[in-house]
Amino acid sequence: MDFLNELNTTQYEAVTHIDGPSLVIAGAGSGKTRVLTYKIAYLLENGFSPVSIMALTFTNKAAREMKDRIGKLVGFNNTRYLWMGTFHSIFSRILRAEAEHIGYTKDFTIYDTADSRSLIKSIIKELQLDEKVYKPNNIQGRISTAKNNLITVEAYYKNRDLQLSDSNARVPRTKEIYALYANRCKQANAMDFDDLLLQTNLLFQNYPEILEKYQSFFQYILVDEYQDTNFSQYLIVKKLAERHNKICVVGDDAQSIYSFRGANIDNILNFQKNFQNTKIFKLEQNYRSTQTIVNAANCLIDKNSSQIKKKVFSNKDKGMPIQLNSVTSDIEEATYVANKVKELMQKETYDYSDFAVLYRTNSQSRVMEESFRKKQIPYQIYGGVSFYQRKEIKNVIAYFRLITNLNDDEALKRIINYPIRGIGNVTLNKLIEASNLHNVSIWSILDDLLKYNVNVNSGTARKLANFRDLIQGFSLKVMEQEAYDLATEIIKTTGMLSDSLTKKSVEELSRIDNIQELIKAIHEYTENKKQEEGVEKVLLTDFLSEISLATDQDTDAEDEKERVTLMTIHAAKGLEFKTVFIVGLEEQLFPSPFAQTTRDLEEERRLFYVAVTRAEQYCFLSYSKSRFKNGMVQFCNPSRFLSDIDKEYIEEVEPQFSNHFNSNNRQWQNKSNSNQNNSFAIERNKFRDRTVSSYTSSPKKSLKKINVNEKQPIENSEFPTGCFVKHKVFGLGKVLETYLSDNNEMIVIDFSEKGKKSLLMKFAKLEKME
DNA sequence: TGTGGATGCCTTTTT
DNA sequence: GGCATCCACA
Repeated sequence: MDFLNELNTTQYEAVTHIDGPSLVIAGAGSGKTRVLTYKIAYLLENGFSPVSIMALTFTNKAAREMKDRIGKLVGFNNTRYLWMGTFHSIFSRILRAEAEHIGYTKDFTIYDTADSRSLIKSIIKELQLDEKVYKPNNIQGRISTAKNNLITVEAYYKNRDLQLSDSNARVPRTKEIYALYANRCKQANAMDFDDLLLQTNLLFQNYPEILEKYQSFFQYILVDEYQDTNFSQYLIVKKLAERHNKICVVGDDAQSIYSFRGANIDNILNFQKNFQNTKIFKLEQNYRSTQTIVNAANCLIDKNSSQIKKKVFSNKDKGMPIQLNSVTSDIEEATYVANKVKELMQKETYDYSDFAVLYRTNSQSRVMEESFRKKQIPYQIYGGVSFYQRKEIKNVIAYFRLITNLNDDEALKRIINYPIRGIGNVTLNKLIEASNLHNVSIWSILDDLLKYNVNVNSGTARKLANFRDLIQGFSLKVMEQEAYDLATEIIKTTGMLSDSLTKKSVEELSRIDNIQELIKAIHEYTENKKQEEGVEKVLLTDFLSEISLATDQDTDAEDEKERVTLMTIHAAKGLEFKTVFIVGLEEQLFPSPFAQTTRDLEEERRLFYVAVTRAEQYCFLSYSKSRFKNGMVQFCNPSRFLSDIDKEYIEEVEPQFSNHFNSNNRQWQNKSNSNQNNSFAIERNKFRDRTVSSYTSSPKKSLKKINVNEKQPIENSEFPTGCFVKHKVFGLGKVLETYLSDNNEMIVIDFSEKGKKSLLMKFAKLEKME
């Protein structure tokens, strides 16, 4: 076990303590993942069989990376059968195996946040409540919080505090919505994300013999990022570990920043109380940052009252002081960041990928983007809509879901009129009403309109029957046919691709690409599974259960190109960069105006702590005196957090800009941007709703790739470059380019009034001006 | 049944 | 400022 030599004393002790419960407090940059992976390797070498080890993470990516690292230590044959994955994926596996006990079938659907919101919305409508009072998002949050605290519908009805809180919030009928919601999910054979944990708890609660089975099965349990667990997760872990009492949790209370999703910092603060004979290990040596950065972060976090005290230290150089810049506007802030990047690129042997700009809210990325573009600095923005959240992808997947589980109402609602087949809202509402009335799924109604007395005209009845037959046809094949073949057939038969083809924009073209990427993903998944698990046939249901818990967090990071990273602080957790800019350190922004209570404010402070500790060598802070927010210029004060850091670590920098930006100036500035930089407008739109957008649009392996490179110029075009044309809507314009893309003739025109547009030639209806 | 203009709202988002 | 949502209309 040579690998143990690579650990420092505390790390070593934490790794080799495998008897009772242990809590590893891992300060930022202290080698947390190393401890976890080495510990699992150590367990394997000490006779624990892979199947008896359960290791829980929060992201698929974390699980995969860890598995990979362990494989490198002890061989990949050993890691294959580890129970390593996210809470949700591991327990959905168990729930599928035990589905019959809780009134589900093993093919249950997983509703994502959008599905469950849509269901809640229709229930609010059904109960004839005002959506402005019963805001779906808010109700969804209340239900989710209840579930995460293991409050079932019955418990909710009995809980006075909750009902009082609902009354105070003027939503007293939340419990009814919850009740209906739970019924409908069950009826649809569907679970939302919270259910995966809640149902696991109920399963263990109601079936002691099943709990015992898993208790004896899992001999060692490990949990990563323990500070982010919620009550439901804590209870599952607690129950499972009861028998062997061998559990190791790793986390950092100072980096607990997900309470808005139910994470409860008390889990880590009280671990010692909750698990008898816990041994605590504190990893306090930071291997990432300079002393200045570590010390500054320390005095920041010291201002929080709920925390586990620790003394994080660094043996690196003292390093540069943290620079604090005050600027007059957000535009100036963005300019300063871009200039600084340029400057450091010259001074140091840095790559663009050594820089990160971190902000509190996604909307702050805009000005940064513009300034980076102007200065020709390659950048990459993380955030936005992920691949599997995109409309066209969700629609295709809805077909898969529906044919696997005909009772999946949310999937049915999504595709009953996609592609358009003349079944509109009126008809759909009739179906929904009938399904509510008879307490059966929408599919059941659709399947027997007469029985349920649904009143539609004969034309509509015909359309509905066609849809039913289409779906039924697929559904008969779903357990027989290969995933790839069936998926291809579905896309072809339904005409989803050709639907997109008739529209014109570049965005539509990217939809086609995305669907093709999905098909490719199914293919790859199939091949992998066949190779690795030796199965003969891979079904759509297999693919479905794989991706319903997938986010494309996974596919992002592979792309560590030469670019500056722009992301929210939340997204930056776990990452590190040589130089970090933390921008927008202003009241009403950071801390967020939504943070009211002390508890909230402490979490915002931890968020700042996370941001600062991402930096290895340089950390730049900035705040602006004015900022464009919610459509207007607002004046701001420096963040209270700035005074939490001792002056000795901070160097305040005089403003470097002599010209003052006022709101008039800004308007001029914006206008000139939009004209001069119009060449980027199209590029930008294309990438707008992608998870990663970038200036250098080089191809990516990931699913999110949009085909921009296969352009062939057209010779002898009817509208040669440089000629002037007239468009019905956009007016007069000058042709910049004509090219072939996927056999579509495209034309790029600069319309002086409406900017630059890419159009499909066959729809553009252009008039040539002489 | 599909659309366009008015309206109202904004955080963070591992599953 | 910009996006989703909704109602009024074609």
